[in-house]
Amino acid sequence: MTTDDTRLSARDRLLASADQLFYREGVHTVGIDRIIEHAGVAKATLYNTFGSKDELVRAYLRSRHASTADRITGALQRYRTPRTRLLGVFDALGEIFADPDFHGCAFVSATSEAHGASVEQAAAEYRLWVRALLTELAEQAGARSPKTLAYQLHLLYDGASVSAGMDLDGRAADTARTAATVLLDAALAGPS
Amino acid sequence: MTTDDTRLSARDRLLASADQLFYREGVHTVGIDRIIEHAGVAKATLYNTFGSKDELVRAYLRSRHASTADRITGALQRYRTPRTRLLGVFDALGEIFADPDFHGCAFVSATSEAHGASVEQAAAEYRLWVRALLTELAEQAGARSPKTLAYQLHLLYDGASVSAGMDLDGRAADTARTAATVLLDAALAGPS
DNA sequence: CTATGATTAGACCGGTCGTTCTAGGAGGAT
DNA sequence: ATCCTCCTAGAACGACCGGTCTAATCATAG
Repeated sequence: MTTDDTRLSARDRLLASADQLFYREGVHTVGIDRIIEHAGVAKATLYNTFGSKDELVRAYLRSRHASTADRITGALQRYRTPRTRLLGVFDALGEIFADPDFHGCAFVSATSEAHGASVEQAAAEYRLWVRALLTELAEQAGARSPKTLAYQLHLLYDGASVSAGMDLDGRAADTARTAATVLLDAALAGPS
Repeated sequence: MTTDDTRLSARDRLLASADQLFYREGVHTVGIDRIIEHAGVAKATLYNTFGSKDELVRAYLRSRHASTADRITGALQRYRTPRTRLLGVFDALGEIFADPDFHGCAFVSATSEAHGASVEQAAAEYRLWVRALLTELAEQAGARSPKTLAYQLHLLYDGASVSAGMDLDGRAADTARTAATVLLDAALAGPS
């Protein structure tokens, strides 16, 4: 089960192990020794590469941000209209939630566990990316107030992530998509 | 700053200290020593009273559940109509978020930090309570599908909690309430 | 061949963790 | 006054933490 793939550099193996273990068990619970054992790498190499555990956590969160963004933007390319692209965000969420290893947003978890500036900054950057994506899609879909709709959809986005991680109910993304449709339609209609 | 109030029993002082420290800094970060120092109580007393840290965490989460439920149901009594009561949940959330010490849902945080059956059970009970409350209010408000609306509002409830804890934006509860109004109205109208 | 720099395994450090244990003090009931 | 119960302070335990250090190994460039 270790990440012994020698084709990958030590840095990549460490990052892959950190990604798996930190997300699965938490950045606070998983110690340095677990990671180097899983990566098949010496402890000195970790410290030569990343300098500290905190920096490894930063790198882990940056990697999560990048892979999540890729996954979502990649999924959105299947859709041709602004409306389906906006709602497609929640279809992409559904695919992410379907992963049996999914158990909540990595940034929410990391913020709960580790109270440090680096984690908070990485989480803020991720959340700004989500908000910017939703705002852009809301604009293209013709929402009267794109920022307001984006904020509302961001609530559904986070809520679905929490529910998918904590409840024994696989319908979180579907329910969020249904609600998002209602909110979008309301944001398109003229002011009451 | 310690909870030396001798009018309270040792158990209550421990619980009050656990409530403050666990929520403020996390159940994993705060150690036994910090709690007994804050409560002004001997270590043996803690173990005679609760048996283990895990049991203290359970008691802390049960206490959180009870106080949050009291706070919300108490606030709801101000409202006279089913509609305002349902939307009043988000007004109550706004009051909770306004507490400068608020930084996210205690059950989400605890689940992220400690992976144990006791924490998961306490979180599940809390989430079932929220869902039941929203379902009941949705029924009374006349929603066509109370369970569906309750699920949607639960997403907003969790999303608002995440946003209020992580974003530098005090409008989470207001935005959730606005979205909830749209979803409620859509759930009242006849099928399109 | 040799020298350099990266990587290895693993001992080691000081500190913290949850938990147990010892030893004794305070106060009420008999 | 004696007992019993609850409480106190704090030492001690074994385990684990992040981080440093030593020393040996290996690949490659000169």
